[in-house]
Amino acid sequence: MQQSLGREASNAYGFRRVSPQRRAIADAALGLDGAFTVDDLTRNVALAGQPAGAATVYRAVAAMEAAGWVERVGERGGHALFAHCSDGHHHHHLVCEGCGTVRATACPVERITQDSPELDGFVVTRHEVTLYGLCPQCAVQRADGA
Amino acid sequence: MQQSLGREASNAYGFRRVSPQRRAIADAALGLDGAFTVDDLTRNVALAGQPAGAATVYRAVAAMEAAGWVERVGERGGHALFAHCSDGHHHHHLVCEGCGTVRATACPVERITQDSPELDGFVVTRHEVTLYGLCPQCAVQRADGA
DNA sequence: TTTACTGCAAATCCTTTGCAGTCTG
DNA sequence: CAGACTGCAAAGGATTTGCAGTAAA
Repeated sequence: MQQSLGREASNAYGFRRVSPQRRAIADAALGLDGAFTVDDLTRNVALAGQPAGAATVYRAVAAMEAAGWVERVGERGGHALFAHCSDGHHHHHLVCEGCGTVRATACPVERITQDSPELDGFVVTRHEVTLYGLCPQCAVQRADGA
Repeated sequence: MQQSLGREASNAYGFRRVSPQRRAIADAALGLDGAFTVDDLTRNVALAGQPAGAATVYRAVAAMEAAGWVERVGERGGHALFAHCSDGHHHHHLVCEGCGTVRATACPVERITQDSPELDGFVVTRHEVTLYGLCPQCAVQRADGA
């Protein structure tokens, strides 16, 4: 596992200095195995007994995003949605619209951004992909008419 | 063709009543074969001689989106990006980072959201994809060292 | 005539930024 | 100590909404 961070004394999470707030924020981000908004994080750290101001959370998230620990994966009701990136390799996210859980998945685009005849000369250098749907549990519940 | 709209007298574009502004807005949306922001639309209709207020454009876009004539395809510099849906078929956009041109392309995700073992039970119901890169012209220019 | 659409301005809302103080390294 | 981080409050910027007037059907 490339990401045992979180308990190390310093420079973890991509921060230069680790304050209690940032530790709580990072832990919340790593803990919430789904996608989260800045608001979720703010609420979470408050519940964890280490409240942090909105600006602080935004700044911490920006730092983690810059460091590659989290990634913006879309939005939910006007709020930016982030997700914790399990490791450095290129991947995308499966966002369950039932329970909000987010799972990583291999990049489905790489396979076709190289040779697609439709691209017709267009050189793809970057892409954004987010898949929404239902995780197995939610899919079953829905099928059951829950 | 499912979308000969635009010249019909009324109820076209998904509007209940067609004002000059809305006609201009819809024409601009259909005309810009790439993606556009509300701002692009506003500027465009003004140039076309039929200026419309921001609120009007937002409302018109919302109406067109509700009617399925346009679709939100992402964002560009903090502005929501929309694209005219040429017809009912599913597609995505190629955004050239050289000249800003946007082209539609067949959905590259469909091929793998059906049978991917990585999905492992996750049912993909919706996805957002935007490919960024260089269109043929820009790619050539860059190769030339332009 | 009915009521959808317009436009301005005010209001929202998420996110960013300025600043002075605090705390990590 | 140096300078990163915090928090408050104000700023910023896109989008929405209220309302009275205009015009499409």
